[in-house]
Amino acid sequence: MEKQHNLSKNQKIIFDLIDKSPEPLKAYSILFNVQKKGINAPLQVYRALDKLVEIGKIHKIESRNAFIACQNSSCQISKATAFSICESCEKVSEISNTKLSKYLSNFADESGMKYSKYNLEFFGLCKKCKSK
Amino acid sequence: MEKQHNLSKNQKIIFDLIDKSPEPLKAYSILFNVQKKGINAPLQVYRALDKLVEIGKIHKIESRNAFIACQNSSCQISKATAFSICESCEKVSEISNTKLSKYLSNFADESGMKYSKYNLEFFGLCKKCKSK
DNA sequence: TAACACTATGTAATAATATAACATTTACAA
DNA sequence: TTGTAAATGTTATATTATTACATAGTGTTA
Ligand SMILES: [Zn+2]
Ligand SMILES: [Zn+2]
Ligand SMILES: [Zn+2]
Ligand SMILES: [Zn+2]
Repeated sequence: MEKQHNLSKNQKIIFDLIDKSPEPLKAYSILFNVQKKGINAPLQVYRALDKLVEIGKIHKIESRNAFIACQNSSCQISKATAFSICESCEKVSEISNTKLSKYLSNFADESGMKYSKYNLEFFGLCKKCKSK
Repeated sequence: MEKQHNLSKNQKIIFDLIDKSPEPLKAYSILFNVQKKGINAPLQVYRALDKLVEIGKIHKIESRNAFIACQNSSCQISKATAFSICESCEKVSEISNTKLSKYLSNFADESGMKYSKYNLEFFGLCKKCKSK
C-alpha cells in the first residue's frame, strides 16, 4: 500500500502546475506562474519542491535544473529514476523499464558501497528531431 | 588512437587544480584558488570548465554542481559516465565497470529515441561511513 | 607576407538558481 | 490543552552561470 500524502496548499498549487506542464519547469518559472495564487517568494517554491521530490510526486532533472511530475503513479521508485532527454527539443520523459531498474537497483561493485538510490539521464535525439 | 588536446594556459591551470583535488571542486572554489595565477573572473573559469568537459578531461557531477578529473585515462567514455556519491561524507568516485557501461550504452527502449550519451549517479554510504 | 578563420582571453555587468535567518501559523496527536 | 512537527510568510543574501563586448594568439592558406 502506498503511503498517502495530503499535500498542503502551496504544495498542491505547485504540484498541479508541474503536473499539467508538458515540459519540465524551472523554479523561477514556477514562481512567476503562481504569484497570482499568493506565492511570492523563491523559498516558498523551493520548500514545496523539496517536499514533492521527497515524497516522489515530482523529480528533479539535474542536468536541467528543472522539475517534472512523476509518470509512474507517484513513483514507488523515486529513489531509482531514469529519464530520456532530447538535446534538440529538450523533451524529457521518465523511463519506466523494469529490466533497467532491476539492473541498476541491484548494481554493486567492488567499492564496498551500498547504493540506495540512483539517477540516470540519457541524452540523444527524439524520433521527431532525428527525422529533421 | 586518442586525440591529443593541447590545453591552453587557463585550461591547464584549472585542470591541474581539479586533478590534484581529492574531491570534486565547485566553480567558485576553483576561481578563488586560481586568482593568484591571474584568473580573475567567473567566466574564465567556466570557459575552461566547458572545454575540459567537452574533451573529457573532467566531468561535472550534476547533483553537486562540481567537477572531478576523469579517472579513466582521459575518458574515452565522456559520453558514458557513472559516479558513486556518498551522501554522508560526499566522497565521489568515477565508476569504471565494463558491464555497466556496455549495458547502458546499448540500452534502447520503445520510445524510438537514439541515445548517444548518459550520466548516472549512484547514491549511498561509503564503506567508511557505513561502519560509523 | 597578408588575409582569414578559429580559439582563447580579459573585463564588467547581470541573470538564474538556491539558501539562511527569523517570526508566525496550522495540523494534529498525546 | 499542551506539545510538537510541518508548513507558511518575509527579507536578505549566497551561489551558480551567462551575456555582451573588446582584444589577442594560433595556425592555415592565398
Ligand atoms: Zn517517477
Ligand atoms: Zn527532440
Ligand atoms: Zn571519465
Ligand atoms: Zn562516506
